[in-house]
Amino acid sequence: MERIYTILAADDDPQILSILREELTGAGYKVVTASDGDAACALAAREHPDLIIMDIMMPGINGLAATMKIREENNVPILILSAKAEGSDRVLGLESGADDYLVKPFFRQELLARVKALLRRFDTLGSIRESGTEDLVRVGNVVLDRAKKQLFARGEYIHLTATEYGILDLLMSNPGCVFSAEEIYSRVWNSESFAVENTVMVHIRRIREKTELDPKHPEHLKVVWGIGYVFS
Amino acid sequence: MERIYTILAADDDPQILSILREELTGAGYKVVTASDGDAACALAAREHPDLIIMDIMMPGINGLAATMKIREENNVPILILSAKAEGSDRVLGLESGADDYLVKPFFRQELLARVKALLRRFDTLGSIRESGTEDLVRVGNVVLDRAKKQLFARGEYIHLTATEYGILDLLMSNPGCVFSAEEIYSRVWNSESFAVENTVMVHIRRIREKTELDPKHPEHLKVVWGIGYVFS
DNA sequence: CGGCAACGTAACAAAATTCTTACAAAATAC
DNA sequence: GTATTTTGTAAGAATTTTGTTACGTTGCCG
Repeated sequence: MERIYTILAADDDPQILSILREELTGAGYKVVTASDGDAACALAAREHPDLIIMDIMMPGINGLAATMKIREENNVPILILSAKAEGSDRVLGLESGADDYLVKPFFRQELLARVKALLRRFDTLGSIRESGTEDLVRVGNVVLDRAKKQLFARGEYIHLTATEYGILDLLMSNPGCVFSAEEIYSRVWNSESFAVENTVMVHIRRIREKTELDPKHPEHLKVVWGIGYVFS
Repeated sequence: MERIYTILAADDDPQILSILREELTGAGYKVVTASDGDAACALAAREHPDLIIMDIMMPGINGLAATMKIREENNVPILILSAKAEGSDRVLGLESGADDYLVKPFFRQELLARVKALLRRFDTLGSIRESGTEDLVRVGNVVLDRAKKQLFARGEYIHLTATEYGILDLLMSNPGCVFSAEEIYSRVWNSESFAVENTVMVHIRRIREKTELDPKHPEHLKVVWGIGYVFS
């Protein structure tokens, strides 16, 4: 028989907390709960849970700060809950170091599936984080979701096309590394080609337009004169 | 010897209530009854029944609201009773979080079979709610009945063909996951094939026509450009 | 300060992908 | 065996994405 995992759920809304408790205990996990960030930190230190589910909007030390604090001293996987603001796809908190996220209101099956996936990954890996394995690639306040092929910058969802995603995946997977236009082309398009630098350039521009606050003076996706592009 | 299960039956019709009591006690269960939603909630909190059978059309707090309220604080399985309106196959309440349903008038055998199945699955010992095992797959206001291969959207019964059911089962069992047309084809048809994207597409469209309020701007069954389709 | 080369921008055309519709083939029911 | 339902195919429309061209801007070097 497998061992029983302990999950720490932190949310200031007792209703959400009870839903979480119900679903997770129903699925066979042991659940401990906290209703604010401080309590979550204290419980995390004491109970050594196998997984933490945390709302990012909580009174006192909010979930974002709590996530970062826990992360400093513990390698436990953290799943973030965030409310979907009216109309906009605003998702905060991915930059705090979470391993996965769920937008409220969420569905039972999705919650359980993510919990299961996180536990499996961190269990088999012996809680060692391997780069390249993770779903979320984080560089600064830009987060790439490999599973859904989605991007978040400054907490907001940003739509990417397939090519744009490919380029960003390459650059963000190797932050600080410079790639020439030719190299980007050959690795994203999987084919050699002549005189296509401009094609890559246009895509770089489009990515900057979407991810950078001021595309003219990019903060992350920079050019290295005569060499190529870096993401940092 | 197995322990004796307690079942809470709630219905405003005393005749139905007496039938339920008779059948269930006859089958060896302990039965407590309530004749409205409030009483059902109170009894559920006090008696901690192993199963709740609830009519969704009741005076006062109706069964739908009662179901949701009970669900918030208790993981007990809930079986919903609903009257089949004249002519239409309107079945409300599946979206409230029920685990199974029965349309009145029902047969004794069907009632007992469902009660037995639910109790077995939810028995605190081995039965843990595992996704993939359940009869009802619920994503938003869309509910798929795996046992009967039927679909309900916004409380209404919707007829699905076999292929449509197969595709929806795949997508709804993995909400939030993107499946390419090829993958959908290979997993639903169980065979590889070339140039059949269009076939999948046509089925997707037909499903959307049936499940979505506005098929042109789908709410659940969305496309991810260049990648595939998701249900969320 | 020019000149030159590398990079950035905008608009537009081309291509790829998805959607829609209609109809024929196949399966199923009567 | 016929009628009905379901499934698959094809063609074109609509949409999104991608590539190209032309021109503007920036930084480097004398």
